[in-house]
Amino acid sequence: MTKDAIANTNRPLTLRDVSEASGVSEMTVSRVLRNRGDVSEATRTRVLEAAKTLGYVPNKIAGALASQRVNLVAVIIPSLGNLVFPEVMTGISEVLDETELQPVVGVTNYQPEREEKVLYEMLSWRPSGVIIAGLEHTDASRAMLRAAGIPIVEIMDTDGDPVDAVVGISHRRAGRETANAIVSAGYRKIGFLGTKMPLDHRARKRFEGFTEALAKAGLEVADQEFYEGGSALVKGREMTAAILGRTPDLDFLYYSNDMIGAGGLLYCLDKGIEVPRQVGLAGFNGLRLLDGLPKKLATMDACRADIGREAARIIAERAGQDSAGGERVVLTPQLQLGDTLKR
Amino acid sequence: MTKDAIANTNRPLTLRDVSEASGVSEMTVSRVLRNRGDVSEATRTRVLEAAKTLGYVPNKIAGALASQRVNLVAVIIPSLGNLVFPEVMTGISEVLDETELQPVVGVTNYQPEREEKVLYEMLSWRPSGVIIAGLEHTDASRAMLRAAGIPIVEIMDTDGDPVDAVVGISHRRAGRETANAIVSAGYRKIGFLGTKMPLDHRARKRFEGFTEALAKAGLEVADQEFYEGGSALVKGREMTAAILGRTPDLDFLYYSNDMIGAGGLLYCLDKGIEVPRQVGLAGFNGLRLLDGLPKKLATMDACRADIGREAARIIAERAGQDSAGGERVVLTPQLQLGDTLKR
DNA sequence: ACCGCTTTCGTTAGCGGTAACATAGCCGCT
DNA sequence: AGCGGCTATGTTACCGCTAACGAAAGCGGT
Repeated sequence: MTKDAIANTNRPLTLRDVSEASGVSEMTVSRVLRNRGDVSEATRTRVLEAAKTLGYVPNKIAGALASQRVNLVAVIIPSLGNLVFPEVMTGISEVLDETELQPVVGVTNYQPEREEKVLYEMLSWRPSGVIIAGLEHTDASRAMLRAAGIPIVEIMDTDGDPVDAVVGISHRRAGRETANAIVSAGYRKIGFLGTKMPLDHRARKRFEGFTEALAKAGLEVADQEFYEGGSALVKGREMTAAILGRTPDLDFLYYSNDMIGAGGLLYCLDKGIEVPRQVGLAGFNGLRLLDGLPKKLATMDACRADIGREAARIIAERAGQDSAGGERVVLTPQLQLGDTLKR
Repeated sequence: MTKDAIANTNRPLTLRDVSEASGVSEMTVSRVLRNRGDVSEATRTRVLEAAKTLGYVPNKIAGALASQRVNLVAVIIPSLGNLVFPEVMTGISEVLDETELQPVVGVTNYQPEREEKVLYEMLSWRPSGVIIAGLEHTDASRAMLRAAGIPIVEIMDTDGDPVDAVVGISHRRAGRETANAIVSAGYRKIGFLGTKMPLDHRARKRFEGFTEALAKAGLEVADQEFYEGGSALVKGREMTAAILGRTPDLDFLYYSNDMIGAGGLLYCLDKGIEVPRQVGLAGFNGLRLLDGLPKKLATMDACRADIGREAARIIAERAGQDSAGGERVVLTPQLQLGDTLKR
């Protein structure tokens, strides 16, 4: 290691430093570092070596400003604690890893105002695209998305009016299909347990589809229970205890997600309630976690990784060229009966 | 809505557009938008209104380049699926929300080369600080961290040699304390179950501390079982079945994380194995998930949110001014005996 | 020797902001 | 009136990099 290389001040390195160290112009260094344009093999290696010994890290801020290109994709999701979204992220990364693009995550905590702020922050970095969960946004958010002039993919949900492209499943349909399966299995007195829904639009839509399908069968939700915050597994137990305490003759419990469903299942097993004979159970999401439980909870796969992959694919295809837009990908989740729904 | 505002081409807006729309210089607009310098109330409102109706979103790329300041903090973690890291993120966000700084997440999937690449990418955006999980990095990564000239906080683990600041717990000590508790509860034939550890350094250190403490008590690990990939809950069941099949007289099982521990617990309960009399169980992490299980698994809280908060605090305090550095925060996790370790 | 072509490099002019300094207007004070 | 000292705004010069163009060098063919 030459002492010269270390003798620098603490000032961050620039292209100029590398250019001086290797005796070529900044432009040539830039070309080498980006593998663009013709550079002779000799200078290429010389430059690369200089960059390496100096420990040069390019400044993408300057690069992005000059080239008007940013290889970032903003991904805006409600939460990381949900397990669902990390899986979506996995799908996104899987596809983007094959490209120049990189995902950057923003978390909204299910708050529209936070979503607006996060979106604003992210757009101010001029990403190449936006993947954002849900179809419900503030007016300001929608305006920003529309004005951004980049591909936008709204994910998870297809029941509504997208700004641009959309990838997801119909949660109304998911609710309906679950209800139909429950009814045709012979259950009649059905309870619903879920999050307080003012801001969880997808849970709300599933509930709407669910009640709608029940209504068609001449039934309605016999009792319901809502929660917010806390460990979902515990809440599932507590709510199940509460609803069965209040309405003991329920013969089915539909949970708005697998985690509380798992809590409910564990509760029932604890109490010696026969599942699915005495009480049937179903959740939503298709979490792999469920595979480890004593009985397999009926659920519906939300196609999380697929959604991520499709969304990323759309962004990647549109990045750069301004093609049509408005893609619409509707995935159809399959109900998995598991061991908690009579056949 | 004036038609003028819409008549623009699709070209993204710049300060100049706002400045023309409001009849002041770009500089004044910049001042208004950043709340910096004196601007009369009259022009301020005029500018803000113009910016709003145009739908102007500042270009942070240009801003950052000009001001040499970037309000981003790179957070580099192995995985989002682990539940542990989202909680760390929560702690980080909690603190950074009070500041100008914003976390940006990079995921390494426990691969050193990926860590190196992710780090390089993130540093090329010239963040104000780096929070990175673990103390083990490639030489190149360490060099980059050292050369970056920004505060670096290595988190989760304190058993090793940090580049700069460090916040975490001693996993060796965690392993030792768990072992001591197990031994003094009277268990003698102890099995270990965990991830394949070549890259999970913290699990390895816990294991080392564990065996070390057992050795002091004249014991050694009687059998062990390792896994990788897949749903941890299922793996926990499978491994437990395997290890108990092979070595039926084990009286304690130490799991390297709560998720496989939970799987093991469910397996034992299924099989009618008396916990903690016949077999004792312990995990690691203090996941809230455990609260919902039939019995509470013995575990040790990894202080995840606290680690995030402390790390963010250090970055926030050092951002800008170049103070000393080298902070060292060692948190001490408490063993929680739960219902799966005799008292 | 001259031409045209290719390969390899350098020069110039920004990208969209902001720091730092300059300037204009206004106030009160002597 | 003239001056210093505000406050509110404008000017200039970059930040570090890249697009676009330009130019030098090498080469074969006539």
